[in-house]
Amino acid sequence: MAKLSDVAARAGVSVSAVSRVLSGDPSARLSEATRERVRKAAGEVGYHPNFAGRALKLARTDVIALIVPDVTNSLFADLTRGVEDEAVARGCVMLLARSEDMHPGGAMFDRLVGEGRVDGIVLQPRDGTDPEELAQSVGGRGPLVTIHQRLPGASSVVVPDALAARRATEHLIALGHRRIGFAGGLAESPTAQRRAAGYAAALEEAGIAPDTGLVTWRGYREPDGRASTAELLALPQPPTAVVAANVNAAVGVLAQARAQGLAVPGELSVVAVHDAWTAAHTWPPLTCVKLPLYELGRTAAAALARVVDGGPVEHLSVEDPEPVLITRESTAPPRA
Amino acid sequence: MAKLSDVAARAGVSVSAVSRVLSGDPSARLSEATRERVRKAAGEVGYHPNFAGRALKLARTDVIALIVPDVTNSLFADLTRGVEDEAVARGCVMLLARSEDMHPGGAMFDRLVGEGRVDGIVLQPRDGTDPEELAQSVGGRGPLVTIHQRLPGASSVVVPDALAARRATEHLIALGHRRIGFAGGLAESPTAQRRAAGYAAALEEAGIAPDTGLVTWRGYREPDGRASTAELLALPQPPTAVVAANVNAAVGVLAQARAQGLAVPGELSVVAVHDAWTAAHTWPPLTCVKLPLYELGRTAAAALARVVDGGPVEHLSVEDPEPVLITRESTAPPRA
DNA sequence: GCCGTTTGCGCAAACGATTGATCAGGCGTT
DNA sequence: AACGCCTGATCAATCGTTTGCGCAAACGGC
Repeated sequence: MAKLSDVAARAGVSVSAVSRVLSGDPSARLSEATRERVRKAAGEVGYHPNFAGRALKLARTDVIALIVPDVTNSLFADLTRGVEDEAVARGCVMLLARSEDMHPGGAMFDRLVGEGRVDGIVLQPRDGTDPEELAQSVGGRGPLVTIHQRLPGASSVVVPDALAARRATEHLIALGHRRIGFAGGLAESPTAQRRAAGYAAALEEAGIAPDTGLVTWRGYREPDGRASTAELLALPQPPTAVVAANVNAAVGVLAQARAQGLAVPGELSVVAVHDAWTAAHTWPPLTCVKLPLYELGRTAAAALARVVDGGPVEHLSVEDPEPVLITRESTAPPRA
Repeated sequence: MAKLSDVAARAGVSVSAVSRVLSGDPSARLSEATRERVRKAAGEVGYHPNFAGRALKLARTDVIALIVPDVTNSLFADLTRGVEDEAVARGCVMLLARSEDMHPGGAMFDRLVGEGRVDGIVLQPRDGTDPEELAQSVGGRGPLVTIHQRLPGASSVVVPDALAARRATEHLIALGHRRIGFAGGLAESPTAQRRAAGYAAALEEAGIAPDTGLVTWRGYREPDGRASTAELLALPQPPTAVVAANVNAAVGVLAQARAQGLAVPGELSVVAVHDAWTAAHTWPPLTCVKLPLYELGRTAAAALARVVDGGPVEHLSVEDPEPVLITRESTAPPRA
């Protein structure tokens, strides 16, 4: 409510003096006595800079938007926290939005960056969206950083998906498994491709011949994990272990195994790439490879800040910390 | 990018004419020919009203904030969708924030309503926060609607918690259970109190004597459910069924039962108040009483809009649709 | 005592949209 | 021909901040 002029009147100085003091303008020549009076007056009237006035003048809002496929999916919890923490550290506010609402021709982008509500966007595209079409709708409409996936003309940040899947697979191999299935995301999904590559690399390194029948591409949701598992278990020689490309899919894997009367981990071991708090509450609790998603969020927000400030397009990979195996109870040596 | 003056220049009219045409001002006297020219020009240059300019002049942003304890908890999924849908329907944008960040003396409120970033706030207080302290920090700082809980001076919206708990308890009674435990939220939590009251009412109506030993007040999180269950199962006469005051707590109930080797629903039935997609993926899938949380969100957003427009403080309860029992696999008749 | 420099501060013009007040013609009436 | 009135459109002030520039007063050097 209180504005600059209120503070100015109370301190007996001009509006511009107040502005300079409060924004800490170093080039301002004002006596320490005046500065003190201004600060005191500002405190007394409870001054808060008006967002609209400031945004109008500066042509920037210090708001960034994070758009994820599903705000309320626990998979995005760490990412969200990372983006928000980085935003706050930079004096920004984070606006969270669902990419669900993004479809009709980029109306959401118009509304956010087109109207100048936000300085830029961190976007995790929904799995299976066509990059071409997305690039079309997003256009060069404003500063953009994508997550997990590149888009022409925008910065991007990824995590070491291949390495994570590799660690997961290695864990199973170390336990003695030789027939290992892969419950992957959609075949078009870049993350799913990378994770599949890591899975394949681990097998190859262990001298295990690849078997395309053991690799499925159903998707990242719970029913997709179920379908993958049904497919794998119907094989003449079903796997003794499964690498699930994501926690939600892994929950589906567990459900399907249970439905078919298979004991986990006794008759089927399950390990998931990704980690989320839900993984500790499944039955049995899921062994996971934790990806640095919090750091992904921070990195993405930082990258966006640089783009907003006119920096060049960058493509980053978060290598630190490395994906780490979190052993719970869903993996065990295969039955003799 | 394009502004009013660009459109005006292209259409050969004044800025004010453009503003009036585009905002559909009925009191404007402009020929249809001019209107058409303006609309055409606006389309050609891709005009979008600048958010800051508009907000500055109108002293409103058409942004509302939804503050929940944990953005990424699936419990809040329906609520979030409800608030957002209502906001969008009213031409607003929703800003999602964590109430986690709310603590230090209301800095978050200052940042949101104090700086005029949002027109108002829909707030679900974190469980266990002191209403007095919260009221203090929120003050009359701006339009506010609270969820599940009243705060002096603010509108509020609730759901029929008592009725939901009652339906859950009745379900167990109908199955033949007589010793029914209650795994509640914190004793200070208004929702927990209402749900406990509904539980008690159902017992009384069935002529079952209340037993305070069967009622626990640990909290709404997963470990709280575990603790409640451990407490209940340690009783000389443990219950054959449990009403969990919330899905997360119910997950803990399931975990503890499993840990103690109790079959669900064979030896212990579990029903939860609340519903979320996670409830369908537990083992066994949870029988729940679904509360109208989506409608709660819509109602809250609508109430906030009225407060923003200068309406009076209201206290609403969402009675439609009624809480409904969703039968899954965690409940069964007690063993003889 | 004069001049150049520094210090301390205020003036006023933006930023983009909205809106009450105003103005120029055209037309009908007296 | 003088007058008022309606139509169609513009003028100009306003919202609250920021910032380049200007203007005094004080100060130091000669």
